Amino acid sequence: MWIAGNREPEFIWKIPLPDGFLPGLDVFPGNAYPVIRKNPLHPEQLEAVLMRWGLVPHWSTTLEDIEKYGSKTFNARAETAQELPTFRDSFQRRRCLIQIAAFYEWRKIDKFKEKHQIVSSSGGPLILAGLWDRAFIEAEPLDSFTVLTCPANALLDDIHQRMPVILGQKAAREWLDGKTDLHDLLRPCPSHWLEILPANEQNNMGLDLGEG
DNA sequence: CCAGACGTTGTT
DNA sequence: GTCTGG
DNA sequence: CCAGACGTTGTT
DNA sequence: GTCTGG
Repeated sequence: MWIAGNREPEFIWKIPLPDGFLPGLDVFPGNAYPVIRKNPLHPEQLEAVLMRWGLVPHWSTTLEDIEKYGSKTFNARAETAQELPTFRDSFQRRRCLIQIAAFYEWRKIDKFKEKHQIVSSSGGPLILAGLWDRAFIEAEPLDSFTVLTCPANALLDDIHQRMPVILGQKAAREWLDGKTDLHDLLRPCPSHWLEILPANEQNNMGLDLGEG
């Protein structure tokens, strides 16, 4: 999976886009991308902060650690994230949201990759459930995030066995607040929320995302 | 005790 | 940081 | 898309 | 250059 970056003028709940974020670009693991979280010092405030995609666990201390851990943690399985050492603290205390324009999945047919772009059938953005963490790499703080995945819904199952956890606005707020049963939120979204478009070399690089 | 792992997706 | 395996 | 590997022996 | 992994 990779991501077509948000292209709305602001995030849900009128959260402003962070400085330095260029809307509409495709995003790959290792890239910086804004995530929506509670401000760690002022939890009543929501903010959008650029973070590295690929969660670098809090015990990491070196650049080598970033490679070692952060290159393998761009997704976290919703079924296991609460228990795994790499994600469990974040599941408990550092949940976040990732607002995107679309995501891409592909299926291999022989040696061809058939690429698909998945968008919201409403025409708006998609909100993904994520986790973030902070490591101190040579004493410098590094915030990074991962996208939770769940089994594919009926629409996407043809293409791919897994999909990101996609939340409605109410569920998105509940994910941040953590006052409800979080596992109830981490389900495949209804198929009718989504629409599958073909993607190819011409339109899989953000060029069809409303620039013209 | 110490050293090493700590993850996901897709498997033409 | 915490757990597992040797 | 971009970054990194691209290998073997020997066994911390 | 080409393949893999994120």
